[in-house]
Amino acid sequence: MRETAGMATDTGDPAPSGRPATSVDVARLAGVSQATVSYVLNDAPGVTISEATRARVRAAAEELGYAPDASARTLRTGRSDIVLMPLPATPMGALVLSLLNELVERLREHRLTLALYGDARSRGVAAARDWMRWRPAAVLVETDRLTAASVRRLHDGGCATVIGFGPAPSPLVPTMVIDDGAIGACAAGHLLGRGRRDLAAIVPAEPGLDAYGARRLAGVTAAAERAGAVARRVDLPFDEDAAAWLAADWATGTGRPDGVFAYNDEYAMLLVRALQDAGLDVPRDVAVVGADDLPLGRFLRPRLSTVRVAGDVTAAGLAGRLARMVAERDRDPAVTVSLTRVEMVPRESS
Amino acid sequence: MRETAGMATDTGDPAPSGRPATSVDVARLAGVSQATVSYVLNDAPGVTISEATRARVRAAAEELGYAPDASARTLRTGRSDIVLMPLPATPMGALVLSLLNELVERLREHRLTLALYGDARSRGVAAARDWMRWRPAAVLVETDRLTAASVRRLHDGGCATVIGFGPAPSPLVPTMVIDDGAIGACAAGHLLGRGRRDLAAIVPAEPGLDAYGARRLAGVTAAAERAGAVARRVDLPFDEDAAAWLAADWATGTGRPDGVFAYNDEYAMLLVRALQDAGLDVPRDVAVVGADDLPLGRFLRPRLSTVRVAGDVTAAGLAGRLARMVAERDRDPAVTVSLTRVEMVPRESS
DNA sequence: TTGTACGCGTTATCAG
DNA sequence: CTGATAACGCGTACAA
Repeated sequence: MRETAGMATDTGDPAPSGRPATSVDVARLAGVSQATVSYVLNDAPGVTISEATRARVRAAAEELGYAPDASARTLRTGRSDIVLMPLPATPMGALVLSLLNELVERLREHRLTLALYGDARSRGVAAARDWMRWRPAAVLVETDRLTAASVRRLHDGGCATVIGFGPAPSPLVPTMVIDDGAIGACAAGHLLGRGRRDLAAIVPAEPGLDAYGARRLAGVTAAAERAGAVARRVDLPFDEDAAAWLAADWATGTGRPDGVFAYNDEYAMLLVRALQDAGLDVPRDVAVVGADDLPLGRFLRPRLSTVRVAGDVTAAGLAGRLARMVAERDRDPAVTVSLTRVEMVPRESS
Repeated sequence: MRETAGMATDTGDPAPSGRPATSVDVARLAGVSQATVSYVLNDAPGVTISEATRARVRAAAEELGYAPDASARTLRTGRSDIVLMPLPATPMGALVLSLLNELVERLREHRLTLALYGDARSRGVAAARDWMRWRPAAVLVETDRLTAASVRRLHDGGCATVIGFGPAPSPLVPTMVIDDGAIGACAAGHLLGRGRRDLAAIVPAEPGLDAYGARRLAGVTAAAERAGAVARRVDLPFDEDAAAWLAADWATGTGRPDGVFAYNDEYAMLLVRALQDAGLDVPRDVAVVGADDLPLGRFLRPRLSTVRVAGDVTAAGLAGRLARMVAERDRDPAVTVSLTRVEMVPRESS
């Protein structure tokens, strides 16, 4: 039945006008000037217009299916309602991507449009001037792609808000901090609490991911040291052979850690499988903790312990915050939003 | 070390000018008229300009860090370089999301920008006029949100290309077909080939997903009928208790199918775990096939058989196709791009 | 209370 | 080959 919808009559306006209606068209139909149309539809402050006229204008706009041209408005006001998000250098992970779906919808409620910009490598002033071409209301970008000069340029150009995200607060702009160290520390704390003293942290051997892995490792190391335990770094590509090789090595028993933080749930699953194939018991011989709380981790044997991240950073909250910063022209670099509220989800694997 | 980058000197232009440079600024600096600037930078056909002048203009543009204002250009030309993608009603799945990362980057190579639009529910003419506010070069949207009137409106408004995606080709616009039936048929063919005669297909009980599930089921049913076998529908929410209940029922033995297509890998993992907990052996008692070829499926016991989908639809190919359609103003509704080249990946679970 | 006029930065036309 | 000049659609002082 939905199949025929394309052919069904449409409840929209009956005027199959050539090109989109302009405010002049509306004015003509309502019998007023174009300025009046603008005043009415924007609820302009400082002007008083009779209720009768307002009604006529609104009716005309409705009848013509008038929608103001975004570029004309932007050109005039010097500011669009676009939130520009230059793509991160490392492909967005499951966390960000899952947020994206709802974030876009919530931004819409604040009349903001998310534009994804595909220049994953450009940085600094050259990047900034490219971003400014759409006069975005806000730019949402990794902090390490910003320089003092580029931020100045964005602000001068009229971009109200620049928000960075990255592993640490930026001195330049408000930052959303993604604290990988805290994730590692959380996992390590759990393992140490269960009596494990000889820890290892997997660092993905994939380029791009290794930086995140290193920061998570640092969190593990710090926590271990505080507890008088040790932690070592283990580089591992996402590859069954490599995992098997590692597991075989550990199975010989001499240098085997008793607790592993596996970077994330996917690496954890790879590792657990390899360890079991090598004859080791999880968690008895080696306890394993992942991160990200993928739904799938619950179905493994043993069920996967994991670090859940970003529990309370809802898309709605993020969008609201962004909208408020845009409205208030907030650009205080001291503002920090922590994206990472970490929480241990203990299950059977540790 | 990257931490201090924000403070480092920037290799960009040395002019911290107030607001972004305009083509008039460039003209002044180069000692030519503004029109000449436009000609040079756009490589205008039909005009001949001395190489010396061209060089002066380019140098001036570079020096000022000039980047043409997107809204002014759009206002003037009536067409932006935006590819507008109104968010699908069902949150984008892993397949689409993973494509997004690279698609954006590839679109960029064709000077196209992807804008995500958060109006997951709006349809028809009202939606179309909203989309037209940015005068997009292309609109990429589910076919069932288009009507004949809305497509006309988009075309009239100057939007070169409207591309739909959905389960079946649209009579209105070029369509990217996502053929869920083929996925189900592929899985069923595999199961039947291994001698299973009593099939079941899981249909997710989640709203939104159930429609996809129903189409995959249809593929299973059709394949089963062709082979003289039977297939039944099993509705299942993504929930361990529900899965346990189902598994317990099947463990009693009377009404148990011998082959199951589990909708996708996630449902398959949920199901396999539940079946095993109920004392059934996979694949001996029940063979299970998933879909999507998640990397994680390889690590299960038994390793998960799955239907791999969209093998050859690369982001690069998609972006290129889109760019070409935009350039050629291609709007032939007969064009169909099949997003689903399905392929069985047999492993241990079937 | 409403209408007139100007300019935002671009592209494109047309005389010089 | 180049320099004025006119739109594009909208917002907003200012005049009526």
